[in-house]
Amino acid sequence: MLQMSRLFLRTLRDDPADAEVASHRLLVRAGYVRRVAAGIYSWLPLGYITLRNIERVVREEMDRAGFQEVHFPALLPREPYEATSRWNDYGSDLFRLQDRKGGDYLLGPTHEEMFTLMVKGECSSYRDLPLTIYQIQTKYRDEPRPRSGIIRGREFVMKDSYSFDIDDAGLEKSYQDHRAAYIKTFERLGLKYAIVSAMSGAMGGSKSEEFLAPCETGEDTYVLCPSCGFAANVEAMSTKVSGKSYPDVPALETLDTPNTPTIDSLVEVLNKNYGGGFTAADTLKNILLFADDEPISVLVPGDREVDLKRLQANLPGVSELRLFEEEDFAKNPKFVKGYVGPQDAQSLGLKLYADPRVEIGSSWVTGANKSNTHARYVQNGRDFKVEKYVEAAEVRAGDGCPQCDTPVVIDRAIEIGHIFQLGRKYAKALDLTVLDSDGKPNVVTMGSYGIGVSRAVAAIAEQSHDQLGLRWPREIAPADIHIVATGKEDLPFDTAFDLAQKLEAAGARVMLDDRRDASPGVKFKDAELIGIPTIVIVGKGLANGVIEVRDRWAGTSSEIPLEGAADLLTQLLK
RNA sequence: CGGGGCGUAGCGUAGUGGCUAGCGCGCCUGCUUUGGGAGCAGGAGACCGGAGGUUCGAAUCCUCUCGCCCCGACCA
Repeated sequence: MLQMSRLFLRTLRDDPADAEVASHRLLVRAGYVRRVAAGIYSWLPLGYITLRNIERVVREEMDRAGFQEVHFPALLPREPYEATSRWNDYGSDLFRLQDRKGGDYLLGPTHEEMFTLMVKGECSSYRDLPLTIYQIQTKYRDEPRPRSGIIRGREFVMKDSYSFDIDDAGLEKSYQDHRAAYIKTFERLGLKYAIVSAMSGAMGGSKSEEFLAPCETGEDTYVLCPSCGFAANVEAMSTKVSGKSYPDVPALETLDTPNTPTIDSLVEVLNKNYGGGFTAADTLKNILLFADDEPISVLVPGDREVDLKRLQANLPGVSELRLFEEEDFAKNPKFVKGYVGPQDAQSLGLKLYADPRVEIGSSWVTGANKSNTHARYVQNGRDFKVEKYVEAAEVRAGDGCPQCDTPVVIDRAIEIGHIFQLGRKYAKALDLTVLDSDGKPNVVTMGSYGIGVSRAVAAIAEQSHDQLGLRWPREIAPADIHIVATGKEDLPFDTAFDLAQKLEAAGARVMLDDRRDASPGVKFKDAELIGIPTIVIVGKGLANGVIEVRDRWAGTSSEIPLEGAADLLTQLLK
């Protein structure tokens, strides 16, 4: 029984000044967490109970699926990460430290290497596979910008699993098993979620899906097709190419377009001097960037912005993408800022990429690589040659679904899980092989599966709070029932305590507000802020032999007889 | 790393060169109060993020520095 007269808890009346998003504000106000440093939080009793509840659900579903729990150190030596070159590739996100002898160590940001090495040490035959093992671990990443409280921290709790299979079919099955276990897990956690196609990103690998919890403060953007159910992270969204054809485009013509360095100014001058009817979509935007120091040009229709995240995700092997800045143009006068066109890409030494949309629409107005000059009737394939089509333009609500062309909707979400087929990258790097039935060594193929456990606390808080405070799904809440005793006599307190004991005997988890010095208003406010789903008030109703039961979710209130209340309330929990 | 904002008591804040740094919440003591963040009285609690400087005098001006929040870059 959690007795508030003794509970290590202080709730705050005001929002903390450094918290913006709801989960951060409320978790701090309700006394679940406290900030220690940027992106680093301590868990107080209520918060820690909640965190462990989520861990418990995750653990139960992993175990039920037949996966086995292990536990690695968070403090790890450099060597394994050297072998996969992640000691360097992970860059400054990696917390590195030295021991007294000067040896290099790191705080684990993720544990592929350790899992792979452990299996290597224990398994040598195909008969040992398939195998899936997991851990719930504190992970460390020195985020360039921790944000949104618990949502993106530098220290966080993550469940990570790895599957080991002999072949692709086995991997696919392990992957599907995990996917099914995740669905059960997130259902139990009471999270609304979407499963979307994703890019596998820095981890490497192929097939990849994300579990996203939709909410306004999410950092991920995804598209959803209301018709066929297609869902994808915007980075993984492919463009449905459609558009009219341009059979007879006149020869390229150069136009005087004074003072038109931007699309808007260009369209205005075109419509004034060269007949009406031009829109931004008729123009071709040339964005110059450095892809790992190599200058490239990316073409998108003039009415679209370039989405650097999408572009980067779709340029595998490019680790840094940087827009041209003033000084880059100054250093390279052959590139005329505001008037770049794709016609001379080759002679300018530019690698030419284009959004798929550029493939069809093909009578463009674009820069003529000369100040105050543009060209029209510029045709793809005739006047310029694209090296590679790559998803580059921003995705918009209403864009065609790649599967069925229905206009898609766009939403924001928090990534709470990610599953992907890693393949043999780590097994190869660390030489994880098992003997197959022919007695020949076979490189093992792996899958990798993560759930942000501490992040899930915040995601649930984001999705299920109201004006008054938090509002937990019962399985996650720090207690099933929050009993508030009011009044100044002993009777309500004794009665409430008695009820709490009966409920506990029946298996319920109870929080009892038995504070004598707090006024009823304070207790009600605290109960609402803390967010336990059922609030029971033992007070003035006692005169009539009743207590009040409030449903934090429905916002409803009803009176029930004290007599038999424990049984009735226990029924509620079923 | 670029842009913006902010560091004053546990929390939220006022204070743009002048006296003892003010207020609300919270905390302590006493009395009253107990169904919506109670009232009265008394009290404790701040090296004004740090260092250096300007000045007769600095929370306040200048320089540097550390930290925090937001947007972007980046990232699960």
